[in-house]
Amino acid sequence: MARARRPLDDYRGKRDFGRTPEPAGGAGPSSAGATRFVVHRHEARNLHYDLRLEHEGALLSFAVPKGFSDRPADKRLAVRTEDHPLEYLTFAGRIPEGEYGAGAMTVWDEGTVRWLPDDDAAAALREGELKLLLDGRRLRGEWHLVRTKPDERHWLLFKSKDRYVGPGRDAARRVDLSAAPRAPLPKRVRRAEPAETVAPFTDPERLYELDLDGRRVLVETDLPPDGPATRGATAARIGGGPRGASSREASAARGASSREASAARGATGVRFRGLRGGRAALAPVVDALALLRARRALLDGVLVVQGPDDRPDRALLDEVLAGRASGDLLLYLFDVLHDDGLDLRPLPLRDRKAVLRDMLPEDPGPLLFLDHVVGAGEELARATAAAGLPGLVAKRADAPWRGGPTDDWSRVRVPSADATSRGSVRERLRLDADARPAPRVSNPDKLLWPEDGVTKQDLVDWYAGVADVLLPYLADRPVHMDRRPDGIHGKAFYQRHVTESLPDLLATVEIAGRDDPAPKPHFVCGDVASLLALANLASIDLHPWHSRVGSLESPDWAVIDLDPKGAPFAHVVRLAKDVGRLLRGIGLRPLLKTSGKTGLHVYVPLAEGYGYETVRMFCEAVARLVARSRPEIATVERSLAARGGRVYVDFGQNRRGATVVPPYVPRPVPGATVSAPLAWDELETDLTPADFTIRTMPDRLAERGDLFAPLLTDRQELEPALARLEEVVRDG
DNA sequence: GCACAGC
DNA sequence: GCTGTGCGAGTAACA
DNA sequence: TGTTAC
Ligand SMILES: [Mn+2]
Ligand SMILES: [Mn+2]
Repeated sequence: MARARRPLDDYRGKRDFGRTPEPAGGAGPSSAGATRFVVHRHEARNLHYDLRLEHEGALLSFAVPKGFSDRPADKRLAVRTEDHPLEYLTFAGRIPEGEYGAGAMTVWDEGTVRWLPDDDAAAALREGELKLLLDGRRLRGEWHLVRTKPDERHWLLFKSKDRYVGPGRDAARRVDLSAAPRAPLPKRVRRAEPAETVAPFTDPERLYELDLDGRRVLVETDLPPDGPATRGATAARIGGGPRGASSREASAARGASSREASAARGATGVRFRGLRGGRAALAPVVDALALLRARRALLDGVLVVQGPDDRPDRALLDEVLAGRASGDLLLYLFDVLHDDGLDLRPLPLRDRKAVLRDMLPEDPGPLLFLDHVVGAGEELARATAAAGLPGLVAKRADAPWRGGPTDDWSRVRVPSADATSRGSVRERLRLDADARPAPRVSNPDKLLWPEDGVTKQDLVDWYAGVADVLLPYLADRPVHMDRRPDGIHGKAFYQRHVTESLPDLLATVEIAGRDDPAPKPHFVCGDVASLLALANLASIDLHPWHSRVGSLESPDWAVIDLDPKGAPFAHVVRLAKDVGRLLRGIGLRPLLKTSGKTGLHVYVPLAEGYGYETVRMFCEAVARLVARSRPEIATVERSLAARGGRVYVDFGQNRRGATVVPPYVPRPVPGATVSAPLAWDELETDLTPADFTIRTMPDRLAERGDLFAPLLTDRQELEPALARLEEVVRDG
């Protein structure tokens, strides 16, 4: 997009400023000081991130659909979009439906940018290669944008190799640092201490850490922007070796200001506040710290040496630091107070620890993240005692950092164990904090039942909860979907065939139609994962066949559907009683459930081998018999007009490829009602199908169990019933 | 939900 | 990018 | 053959 003569014409042309809260842009604030950038998180039809760079009085904008990756190997598409006015630097708000870019726009990152190498943006744009040095709350270090040949608007965005490279592929997972004030790294802080020592206790608001026996240290770093050229630079230098040539070149390539800063840094850029000496022993720790994913950091931790029994040994530590003994130092880190110009002390501890975890290099060497257990204090205390470790520190997860003795921390004494129990320090530090393999739900907050506040996530949760009881009724059956991507009031579409774009974890079976002999793939839902995948497709209910793969021509049950379509439910109840009485009268044991909407379904589980035609004829006889005996409230007429307010006794679904919803599926009607199996003695006129909903069914299921279970076990012969049915027909 | 064409 | 659009079933009874 | 209902 070549810049127009009036650069914001494009921007203004797309927007109606009477409707959108976005700034029209006028006399933009003149650029003073550092060049700014902003990244908006834009929940438009498709979530994406908009990178906007201040340039010649406007914001040069790129949309990045897949967000930012810390790995240089991940190239992300960035599409050049129209320039935005400078006022957009601080814009956040909701663009109304119908406007350009409708959806929530939030500031995801902001900070300053320098265009490398010479801060010459115009030249870089001409060449189609931008190198940006970002100093934001989330995006740091050098990023690279390269224009693609095939499409001038398309660029590739990727991380340049520097200390900020990391394993993260997903921008969305980064910790939100918007609450951290910008401030210089504090010169002096009092170290935080537990105010009291207490017995083990359990508190879900606490993070429990091991209280390690070592030397508490506060680590301050002032590192160069690039990582060191090689690992082990400090160890080599202390050993008398020269500085690597490549490292010198990298240093020379940096700007003058960087060289000046480097003069002010200590030799290594790492200071251990309040720790004298031990330089040689600390060299591997310093080398590891040189790889931190931050230049300026203030970290809290404890230096430890493992004794012969693997437990921290304070006496040995002192000897090692004094150079009188050899041993490998470990630095356990448990807090971060400052991160590249951001004062993290106001943030909750759990966020600070997340930042710290993210800050450690991929190859941390002797640096360890002191992990925690959430809530389970007494349990961890027992494990700690068993490992022969001295105790725990319980810290309030929500507390900001406070120096000196603080009530936010409590030291927890654990009873000392006998010396025979042992355990390695590393082994005992198991992380449990956030391991949850949850399948991704797209649009989890989409209201599927808007009146009931039931979301797509709720639907998926419902299916996860009933999977055990529902899956047997789906096993091996082709299943159709009635998809409602826009909720129960939105446009629906029915889907029988697997198309290219659907999740490939779904099992399929090729089935030919009656006239169309070309087999088409149908869904088969055999496990929780595929059940949840169907729910994620906004398939509110499911529509399995009555027959299974391998015997597709042979239904496993007969079904009669009582459909009121406006008729009183009391009539449905009376007819269901009739159907039940008739079926029992000819020796069958029928099952009953609500349809989940306004009707009732009566099932008879069948022995193997009956064809659809036989079953349909049987149901037709039953339906006609019942309808004839109550002509004022029942009909077998298919035509809506001919029904005249009577209940439709539908036997026509006993057909290959036809479906009736199984028990335990929710229906796309207000109330989020569920198809609910009933005991026959529940069939009274005060029965209210609307009582069985996504919210009430779990309790009912727990109390009554699966009332439909006989469907799969109580399989019945039709011949005797057919014989007796003929008698009934003859005798009236 | 997604792919496509068009801007 | 962003928007708009189209696409996603099959059968059988009956007029 | 198109329409209607599931
Ligand atoms: Mn956008
Ligand atoms: Mn029905």
